[in-house]
Amino acid sequence: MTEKVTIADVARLAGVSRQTVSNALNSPGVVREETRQRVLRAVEELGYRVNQAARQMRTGRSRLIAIRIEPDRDGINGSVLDRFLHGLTESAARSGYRVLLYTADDDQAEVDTFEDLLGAYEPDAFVLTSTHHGDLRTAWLLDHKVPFVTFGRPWSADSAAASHAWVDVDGAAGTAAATRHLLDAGHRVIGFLGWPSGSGVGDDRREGWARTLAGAGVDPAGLSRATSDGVADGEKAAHDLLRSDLGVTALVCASDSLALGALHAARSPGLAWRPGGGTAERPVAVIGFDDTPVAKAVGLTSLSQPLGQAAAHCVALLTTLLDGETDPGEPPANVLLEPSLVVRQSA
Amino acid sequence: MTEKVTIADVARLAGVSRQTVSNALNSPGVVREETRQRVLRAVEELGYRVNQAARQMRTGRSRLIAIRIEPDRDGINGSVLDRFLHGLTESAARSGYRVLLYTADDDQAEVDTFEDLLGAYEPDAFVLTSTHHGDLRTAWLLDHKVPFVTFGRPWSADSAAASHAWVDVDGAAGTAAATRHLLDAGHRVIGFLGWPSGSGVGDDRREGWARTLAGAGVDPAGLSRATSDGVADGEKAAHDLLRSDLGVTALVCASDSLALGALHAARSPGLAWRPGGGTAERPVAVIGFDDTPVAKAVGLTSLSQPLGQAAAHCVALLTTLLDGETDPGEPPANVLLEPSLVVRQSA
DNA sequence: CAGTTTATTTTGATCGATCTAATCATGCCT
DNA sequence: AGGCATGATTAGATCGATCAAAATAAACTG
Repeated sequence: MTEKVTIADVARLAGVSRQTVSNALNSPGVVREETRQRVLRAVEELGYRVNQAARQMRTGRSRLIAIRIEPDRDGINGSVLDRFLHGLTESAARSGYRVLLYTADDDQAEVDTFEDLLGAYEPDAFVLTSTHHGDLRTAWLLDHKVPFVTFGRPWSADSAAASHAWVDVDGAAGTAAATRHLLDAGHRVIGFLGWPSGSGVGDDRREGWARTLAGAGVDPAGLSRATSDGVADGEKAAHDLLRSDLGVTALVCASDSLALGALHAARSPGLAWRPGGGTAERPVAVIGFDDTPVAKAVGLTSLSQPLGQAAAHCVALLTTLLDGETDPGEPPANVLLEPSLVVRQSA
Repeated sequence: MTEKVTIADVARLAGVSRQTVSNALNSPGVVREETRQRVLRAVEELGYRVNQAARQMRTGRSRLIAIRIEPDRDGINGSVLDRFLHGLTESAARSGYRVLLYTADDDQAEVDTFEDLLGAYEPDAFVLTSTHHGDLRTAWLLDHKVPFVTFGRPWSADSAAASHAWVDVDGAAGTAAATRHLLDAGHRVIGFLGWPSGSGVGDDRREGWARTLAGAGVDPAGLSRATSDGVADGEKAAHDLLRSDLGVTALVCASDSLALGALHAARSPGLAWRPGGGTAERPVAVIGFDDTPVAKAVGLTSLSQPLGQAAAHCVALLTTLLDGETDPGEPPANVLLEPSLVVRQSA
């Protein structure tokens, strides 16, 4: 262990009182320039670093941001959170915060963990992911006036909707871009593979596709299939859609898992199509969502979320919440980012 | 925010002194049973939770474990750390610890971060991943007597080799199992795709394959290719190996990235083989390493690391280091776990 | 130049827990 | 009954920082 250096040691070396050292570091304006320099030199020489625990006791601020790390359920989409976490850790560090992890199996367990953590480590704020309808967590945090940001919009019609800060990626804009890309490539009958309606994220992604397709004069009705997330599910749904005689030549999918299933289906015999009734077979085009490692590995065109940016915005919102003078009347800020299409072989 | 409940509040309600409350919670043996009950009831009623910052000031223990979250370089293998992290967070919580994240671009930056963190948040221990030859980090931590465990063996010949606790997965045992699996399936000429020698992990994995193949009477010489990690690299190396007239019918790979490349190569025309000179073509068998989501998605047989277990062992080693009475003469403990083969379509 | 204002620095208390050492009971033995 | 070890509880100091307020120095005003 490094021998402890306290503010008193610095004060002694600089020939000033503890408080002056504290001021030199935290309220530079109040200390005479020459003294400040002397203190900083002493800090440098001794390698002094302010002890968080002691500071926290007095100020009530831990400079910790807590976030839940989820077990990557599906596996394929797991790395999304991972990349977000990395960005969050980096952005937080830049603002003088550190990231504390916790796990929880469901909303209720997470709320219990809130209580635990707030009692013990007193994180200054939480970042929530995977927001959903009727989220217990946001309600609890609002209720207890704990600062937080969600990565994901509040998907509820109720009053809580606009009552907290959030950052999200515009799924509809993403699928709209994907659909436009396919239209530009000459496709007309473009299908959609998604999840049963009710999930905010899924509905949003379907909406972007439907809107764009309709805008191009193609009726999206009947061209969409809903299933649970998974490669096998995607394959089945894709088969079903491609076998119908609707003439689907391309698929936009709500996730890379579904897209991967769709790719498998598209490769199975008899499901390719002949442009203009010609002889050359062209495989069905597929576009996924999230640009996971799997997409990169198999050459799947996919929509990439700007996770680093999203994380940076989360930290920015939090710091204004925490450090800034927040007018309690002011509506909470939010940020909506656009995903970008990464074009590969599949479309 | 929840209104703060301090030990003094509990003491007042229970009609005892602060110290007795502290004793009831931390040294139950020293308090009369009836008093202990009364205190616990008061704790329950008020929802008291010990404040870490205050405790840390007195005891010098933060109950924090720090670990670096890496930018998932390759993408495919990134999720390994993610799953490990989840396990670590869960195991740590069970032992009353929390996980603190940090990032660093290289060894030197990480050492700087050690200093930062130790001065500010005073984590009780570090968990290091991606250990390598001549690791600056372990040397520094040993030098400063900071408790730590590495996930990954110390890959050095020097004296530091046996001087710290570690947990690792036995790569050689994994590739040996994979090779045995292929031998059992009738393969004889089994190739290996790995990285240039010098990386401990890579050499270890190659060794398991070579040993097992030799044990079955097949000379491994010439059957191995080394390249950097990546799908394209793997494909090229696999092509090279399969085109040679050595009669390779199966490949063991050091990573899923390489294996995925090998799969692509194996599917290209003219590279299949005819068992017993028969007419039916059989694709070249491929086995990867790490059982990443990609492997699952494409049906790649792969070696799965018991990451949850590894994390649990890391925490166990740390707690004995931290809480237990460690005899300084005692050599540090270590754990070597076996990966398991997840059989899918590719082999 | 006395009287105030303003700038700079210092003293003492405090955050909430635990450590050390002292105090108060109790039981046991001779 | 006095002496003493053991058990249970408590008072006071302390960890390292910041806050609030007091003290001192420097600058300004009429």
